[in-house]
Amino acid sequence: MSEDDVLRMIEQAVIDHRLPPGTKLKEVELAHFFGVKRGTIRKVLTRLVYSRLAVQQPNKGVTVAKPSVKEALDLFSARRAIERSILESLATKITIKQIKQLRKVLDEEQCCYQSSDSQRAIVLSVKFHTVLAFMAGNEVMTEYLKDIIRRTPLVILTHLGDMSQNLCRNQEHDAIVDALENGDGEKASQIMSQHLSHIENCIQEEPKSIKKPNLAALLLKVPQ
Amino acid sequence: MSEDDVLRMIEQAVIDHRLPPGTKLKEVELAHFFGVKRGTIRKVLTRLVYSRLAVQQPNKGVTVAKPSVKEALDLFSARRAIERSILESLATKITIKQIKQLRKVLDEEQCCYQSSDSQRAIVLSVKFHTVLAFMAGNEVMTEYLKDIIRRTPLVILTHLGDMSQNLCRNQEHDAIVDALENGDGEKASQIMSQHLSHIENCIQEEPKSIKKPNLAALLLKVPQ
DNA sequence: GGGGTTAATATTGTTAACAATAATTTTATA
DNA sequence: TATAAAATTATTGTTAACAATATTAACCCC
Repeated sequence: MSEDDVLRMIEQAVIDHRLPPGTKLKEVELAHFFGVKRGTIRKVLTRLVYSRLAVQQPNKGVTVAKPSVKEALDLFSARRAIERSILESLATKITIKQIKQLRKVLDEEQCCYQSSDSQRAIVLSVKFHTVLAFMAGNEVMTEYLKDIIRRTPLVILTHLGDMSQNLCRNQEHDAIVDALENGDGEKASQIMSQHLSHIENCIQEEPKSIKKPNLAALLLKVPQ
Repeated sequence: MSEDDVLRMIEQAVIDHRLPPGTKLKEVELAHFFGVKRGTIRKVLTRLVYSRLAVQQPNKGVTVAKPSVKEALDLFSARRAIERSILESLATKITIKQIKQLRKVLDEEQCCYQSSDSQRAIVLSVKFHTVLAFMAGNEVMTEYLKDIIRRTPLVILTHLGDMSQNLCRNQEHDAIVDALENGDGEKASQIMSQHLSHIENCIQEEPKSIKKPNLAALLLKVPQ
């Protein structure tokens, strides 16, 4: 199992809250679990810390991050700024072919909702946003957006009860594509903004209670 | 000499083009130079790669990044999006005290220009932008802006001849503060946008010629 | 001398042992 | 029994030796 594989697995476990905020990530334990050397785990942990999914305290190891409410709000605000810019840029140059591509993603997403495959619906919902960024063509902003999206589930789950509220509303995605088709970047970004607000407004002050950390939970691929 | 010290020194050397793009950063050489273990250098290099100031090729080591023209343009575009959001947010809540703080920074900057201390003028110019971000209070965006600012000198110097063109124009900084004082975030961000354009428009297609890399150049603290 | 092969060197990557620190348990004593 | 000191264990941090790979130099043959 490669370093990247291990990173992805731990990352996903953090994102899914199978490894709740505050959980200590012990090097030898993880190394045994994944069947890799401790050095590999160390590199992975460094990367996790860099992406703010984990926090490091000198001589005390790294733990899963416990993002504050403020961080959650800052993240949404930054995301709004970036997606606005992406949409305004994209509206001036989007092609018919690209519009069709976007609609295809949305159709798939819609199918997942109807067949109650919410796991995959989330993936496709994220895909919609990243495809928009990719089409806009700004790699710096795309990286920032990916970074934000990576951090969002953790902040959401820390201050929200239920992941289901986190689902993007399909009809808003549709409306964004419509606005883009009309070359109206302003309107698209306005819809995006309220789209994000729907999630943001649900953020509550007090963090959820933390379950007992359990490394073996990593084995469970499905959140619950 | 600590890991952070080493990072800062190499970072500054990269930013100043004393270590030109493409320069190979050899681990043992650097370790000897700074009088630290190779492990320390390795960590530093990892961090440099994270921040995109350097590039890593498996089994071939890390070299100073050679940013493309596109990356330069993307960086400016992202910066515009972030600073716009910062200014719009700040305009609604900036206090008189903060206005005064900003004016103080600008006065100092002005002094440096008049006494031809361009080294320090650049520092203060950067400070103006980061103070704005800090005042706006969004830590995520502040981090992104710092990241962009860190990368900008490298992309600029790679595609521009002279650092002197990179200096922010003081009167534009003044105008931004004026707009903020009037609560006009829209205008402030508009000035900021053209402010950034002055630099951006100077970016040229062909990269500058690369001088022969010279590690001892690290010793020189003054760029030239 | 040029092209290509092999050997020598230099450089990066990995590992396991050791050191340093923190967390836990045990023990001693009031 | 409660508290604090001491000893034990667990965990992170560092290092130097080794392995793997890439780069350079030497060599040979045509």
